[in-house]
This record gives sequence, structure tokens and C-alpha cells, in this order.
Amino acid sequence: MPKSPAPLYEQIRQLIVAALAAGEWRPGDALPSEAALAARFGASPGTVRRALDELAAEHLVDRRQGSGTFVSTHAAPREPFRFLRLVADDEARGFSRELLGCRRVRATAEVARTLGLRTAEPVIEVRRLLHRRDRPVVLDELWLPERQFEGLTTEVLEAHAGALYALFEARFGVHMVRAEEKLRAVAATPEAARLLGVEEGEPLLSVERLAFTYGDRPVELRRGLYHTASDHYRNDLN
Amino acid sequence: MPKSPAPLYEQIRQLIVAALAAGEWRPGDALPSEAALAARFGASPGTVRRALDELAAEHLVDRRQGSGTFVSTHAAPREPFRFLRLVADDEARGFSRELLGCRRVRATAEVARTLGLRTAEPVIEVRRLLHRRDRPVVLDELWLPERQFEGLTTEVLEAHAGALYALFEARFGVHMVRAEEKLRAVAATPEAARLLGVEEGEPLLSVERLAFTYGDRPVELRRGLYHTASDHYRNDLN
DNA sequence: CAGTGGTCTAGACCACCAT
DNA sequence: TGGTGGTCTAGACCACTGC
Repeated sequence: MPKSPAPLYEQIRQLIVAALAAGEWRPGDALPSEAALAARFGASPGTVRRALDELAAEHLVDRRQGSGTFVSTHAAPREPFRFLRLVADDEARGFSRELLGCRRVRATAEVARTLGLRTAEPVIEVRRLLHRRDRPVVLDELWLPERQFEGLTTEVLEAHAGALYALFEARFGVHMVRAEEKLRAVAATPEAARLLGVEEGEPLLSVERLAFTYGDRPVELRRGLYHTASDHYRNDLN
Repeated sequence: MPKSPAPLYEQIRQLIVAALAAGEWRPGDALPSEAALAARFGASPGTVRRALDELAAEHLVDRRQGSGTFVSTHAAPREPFRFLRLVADDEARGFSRELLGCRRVRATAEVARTLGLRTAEPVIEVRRLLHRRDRPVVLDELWLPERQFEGLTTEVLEAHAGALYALFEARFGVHMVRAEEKLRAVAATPEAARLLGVEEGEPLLSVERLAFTYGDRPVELRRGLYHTASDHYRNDLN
């Protein structure tokens, strides 16, 4: 408990996040203007501006001079793979996707704990490959609470052309805000080796990702195996 | 070339960075107050404040209410390993260091190109191990332009207790501002296996880091091999 | 207590976008 | 041309630090 109340711009920021979580404005929508929000929250325009600037820094909203402030969306043409840090050594871009499977399973103890579910609660498991220049480079396996992703099937996935996170927004109203990743080097299992076209035991980069929606609620656990022969995981430190 | 000149707060930000690069204020020093800087640059306090806020967001300065704005330093007690993202699975903290060697060599073509030097220009090569609970977890190899690090020897390294980057600040006036890392999974070479106490061919996380000082000038190339059995590389995405 | 950064307000003017 | 966000200013008041 803080001694003094949070500053007004922070309170306003939280109110806007709550409105986003409640779906008052959907990804891609315009928010009300600064002046309108100032009137709504009874604050001066400068204070609302500060709240919006913080939200823009967290990539929750997207500010465009002359046109307005918009809810961020993974469907934006600029960043179809905003959270994927794997880049080709020669800077080549883009992947093609191959769906391996989608089924309803019971959460293992670890998946349940990580996603904040009860053990054995139903989850949807998706497996897929990403190819670069027709060579497999990523084997992804991901788990989603069925409660929030009811109706996600192989057919739905096959029918959707854009990024996975864009599908989650459009069809299930779940927008991914941020993620935490844990990286390790591991040896390829026989199955991973077969799917990625490498030798068994060959080093692969293991990437475990926990993705969060508004309000820091975890909604996706993902395990990726990256073949880093002519690609690498890029990270900027500051 | 931008059509319109950069905004005033950005010009002021760049002037402050230039002053930092010139050593007008050293790491740990206090900058002049907002009001004093406003007078110096002929701008209003609000504009100077914005420039300082941006510098704080980049971790170039550290703002402390009631006492002032200070030049960031790697000697700060809070973050002795600010750029090291390797954390123990059980959240244990801290490493002990073991120096393996420090010698003057000629830059390979790749090292020279990356650091912006001429081929075969002299560089200082340092090799060391980091241990967690008396077990080796990181094998580091790094190269520094001799021009900027003249006098860096085994003795100097042995005599210094704090972080490497703190030594670079205190002794050579080089402050590391940001870095870019490229990660891959690789197989342990015989030498790496021996030093890290693992089997030859075992998967290791390879981390290649290029570190920059003020003005985006590259000054250190580092290759790390991380043993990720009970540690992992942590990354936050947003 | 003096000096510092942190918050909040109010308003002027500009640059950009859509129509 | 009207509405949007972006810049810049000016000043009041508060919270915190260190002497």
C-alpha cells in the first residue's frame, strides 16, 4: 500500500487499461480525443496526455498525429511477428506456417500452474512449424485456456491468414500485451530433429514464453525450439 | 535529412549526450539542476525536463527526487551486472569471477569490422569464467580496442573488485550505454567443455554482444557461452 | 530550511490528416 | 477547413533530500 495515492495521470492510465480490458474500445479502434478524455476524467489535457504517452510507450495504444490515438493491434501490417525475435543472419524477413495439430487436452500440472488454472482443466494445444525459405526453423507448441478460446479448432486455424495473435484478437477478444521469455540451449529430441530436419542431439534454442493480456493476466504458454544455424535470436539491452 | 528541424527538447537531449561523451560530467556526478540547464540552453524548464526524462528512459541519467539528476554508472550498487540476463532457475543471485587471461593481440578481420577498426589493429583480449555456487556457468571472451583501453592488464583486472564495466568507467572513461546481442544454440567445443565442466558436444547458449558508448560508438565485442542447465536467459517482450 | 525533482494546470501555436 | 496530436511556455504547488 503506497503512503500517498498514485498520481492522477497514473490513475487515469489504469482507468483506460480497465476500459480496454472491458472491451470498451477494440484493437484498431480510435480512442476519444485528449480533450474528450480530459472532460471524462475531470483532469487537464496535459495530465491525460501523460497517461496516453505512457500507454504508447507500453505499446498499448498507437498515437498518430493528425488522426488520433488507436488501440494497438497485432493485425497491424507493420508487425505481424511483434514478439518473435528470431531473425535471419542475412536479415531476410518473413516465415511461412505449417499447422501440425490442434487438440483439446487436460492441462498438465506445470501448464495449469503457469497459466493460473486448476490442474487438469481443459486447454487447447496447438503445434506448428515456421519455415524460412522452405526450411523449418521453428517448432512451436502452445497452450491456451479453453475457457477463453472455446471454438479454436484446426479448421479455424487453417482458415486464418494473418498472425496468430491477430486471430486471438479478432475471434476471441484476447489482445496480447507483453510476454516473458526464458531461453536455454537444449539437444534435439528424436521428434524435434525429424520435424526440423536436423540430427538428433543437435543444439536447439529453447524459448519458453508466457504471454499476458490487459491487467497482467497470463493467457498463453508457448514452447518454441529454434534452429539457429542461419538465424539468431536478437535482443537489445539498455 | 528531416524536413523540419528536430524539436527543441531533442536538440537539448543531443547536446547533453555530447557533453556526457566529452566527459563534462563523469558517471556518478550530478548534472546541473533543471533550472540551470534551462538557463544554459535558453529554453523553458518544461522543455529541459522532457529532454532529461528521455535520457532517464534510456538509462543515461538517474533522477532522484529531492537530490538531483546524476550520470548513470555501472558502479551503482543496484546493478553490478546490468547487461547480464542469465538468472538462476531458483532466482539465486550473484556470480564469482575467475580471470583466465588478458593479452594484446591483433584484431581478426571480423573483430576489426565489428568494432570499426582497421584489420590487424591491436586489441586487448580478455577471457574469464563466471561461477554460480562454485560451478562455472559462463565462459566469456571479449575484445577491446587498445587505443581506448591502453594499460588494461591482468594485474589491473585482478586488482579490481567490482563489475568490469565499472572498471572501464573509472579507469578508461568509457561508459557502456547499450548493447545488441545475438543468441544461438551451439555444441560445446573440447575447450569450452573442459572449462565449463560439461561433456563435449553438449548444447550451450552462445551470446554475442556488441556494446556501445555515448553516441552509438561500438567499443566492446564479447562472446559468451552460457551453460543453461540450472540457469536461463531471461527476456521481457513488449 | 533551502534546493531539488514530481505533479498538475492553462493556454498558445504548430504540423499533420482527413474531407 | 476543422479536428487531431506535438511542441513549448509559464507558473503554482507538492514531496523528498540533505544539511
